[in-house]
Amino acid sequence: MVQTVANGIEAIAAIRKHRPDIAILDYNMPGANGLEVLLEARRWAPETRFLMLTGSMQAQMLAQLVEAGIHGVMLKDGSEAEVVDAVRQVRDGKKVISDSARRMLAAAGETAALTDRELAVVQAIARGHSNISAAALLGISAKTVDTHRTNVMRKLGAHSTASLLLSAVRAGLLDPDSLR
Amino acid sequence: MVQTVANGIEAIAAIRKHRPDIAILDYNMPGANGLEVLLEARRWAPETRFLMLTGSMQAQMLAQLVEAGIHGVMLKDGSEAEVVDAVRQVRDGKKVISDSARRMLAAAGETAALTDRELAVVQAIARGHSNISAAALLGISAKTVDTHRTNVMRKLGAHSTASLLLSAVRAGLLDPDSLR
DNA sequence: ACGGGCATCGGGCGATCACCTGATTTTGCC
DNA sequence: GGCAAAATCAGGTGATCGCCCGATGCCCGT
Repeated sequence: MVQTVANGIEAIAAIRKHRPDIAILDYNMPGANGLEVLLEARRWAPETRFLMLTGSMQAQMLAQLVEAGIHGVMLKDGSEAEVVDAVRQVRDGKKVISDSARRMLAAAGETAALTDRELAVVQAIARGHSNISAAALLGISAKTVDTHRTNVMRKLGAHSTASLLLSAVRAGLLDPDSLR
Repeated sequence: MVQTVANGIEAIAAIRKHRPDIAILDYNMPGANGLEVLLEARRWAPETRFLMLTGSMQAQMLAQLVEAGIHGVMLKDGSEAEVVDAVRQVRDGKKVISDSARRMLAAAGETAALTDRELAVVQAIARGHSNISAAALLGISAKTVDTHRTNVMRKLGAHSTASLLLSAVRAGLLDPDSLR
C-alpha cells in the first residue's frame, strides 16, 4: 500500500492510521516540519521507519533529526537509484545518512547561528511577549521584531509560536528552567 | 508624579521608564496580564512596589502573584478607604493582602482545575501543534480545540500562545523537561 | 571601492489566533 | 429521571501571526 499526503498534519494522521513500514518525509512542509512529524507520528506508530528526503537542510535540523533517532536522511542531490537504495536499506533496518548530509553534520556541531538580536527577540517571546510588546521592550518597531522572528523560524524550521519555543529549547537556545 | 496607562504593555514601558514608587495594576489587561507586568517591569525597576487591584481573581493567579513576591493584592470588593490604606501600607514597605484574597488563597492550594480535555489540548499545543493539527490529532473539530484553548487561557490569565505555555509551566501543568 | 552580513523599517496578504455568543450532546452523579 | 458539569460544534469579528517583497544604513573584510 502506498499513500501520499500534502502536508505535515496529514502525514501525522496518515501514519497514525495506517502505520506504514516506511514514511518518506520532506522536512519543509506546511503545518508541521519533518522533525515534528517524526516525533509525533512515532508515538502512534513505533514500528514505522522514517526516511527524510529533503532539498535543503540546515545542519541544525539535521542534528536534531539524528538525535531523535531518524532512520534515514537523504538530500535531494542524490540520484534516483540512491534514493531507491536508501528506502531498501531503511526497510532492512539499517540507518542511512547520505554523504552530503554527513558532511554537514561533521562541519557543524555548534549551537545554531542566531544573531544577538534574534536571540533577544526569541527570549522576549519565550517570556510571553507578543511581537508588539516585545518591540516596546526592545525599543524597536514591531516590524523589526517580526522580521527577526520570521528569520529565526526559518533557521529552526518552526511554523508557529509554540514550535518556535520548542525548537529553541531543543536547540539549546533557551533554558527550559527559565520558563519556570 | 502620577501616570495612568491603558494596557499591560504600556504599563511595562512606563514603569521601566519612570521607576515609580508604586505601580497599581489590574490583573486582566489587554496585552499583558498583571503577573507578566510584575515579572517584566521588576527587571527594570527593582525598587518599584506593586499593588494588584483587581475585580475577579482566580486562586491560581493569586498564588502565582504571591509566589512572585507581589507587594499587595486587593480585590475590588473593598471600600475606597481600604484601597487608600493599602497604598499607604505598601508604600511603607508592608505586604498587604485583602481578607477576601486571603480567603481564596487558603481555600485553594491544589493545581489549577483543568479538565482532562483541556489539558490534552494544552499538551498538544505545547508539542508545537496549531489548533488545526491538534484537532486532527485529537480527532475533534478545530472549533472545539479553540474553545478549550480559550477557556484555559481565561483560567490561566494568558493572552497568547507563548504566555499560555509559560503559565501552564508555572502552574505545574506542563513539565518543562517535556519540552526537550 | 565593493560585496556581504546584520539591523532596521515598511507594505501587503492570507491564515490563524483570541474571544464572544449561543447551541446541542455526552457524562457523571444524586 | 433529572441536574450540573463537561465536551462538542458553529458563526462571527478584530487583532495578530507568518511570510513574501523591497529599501536603507551600518560595519567589516578584501
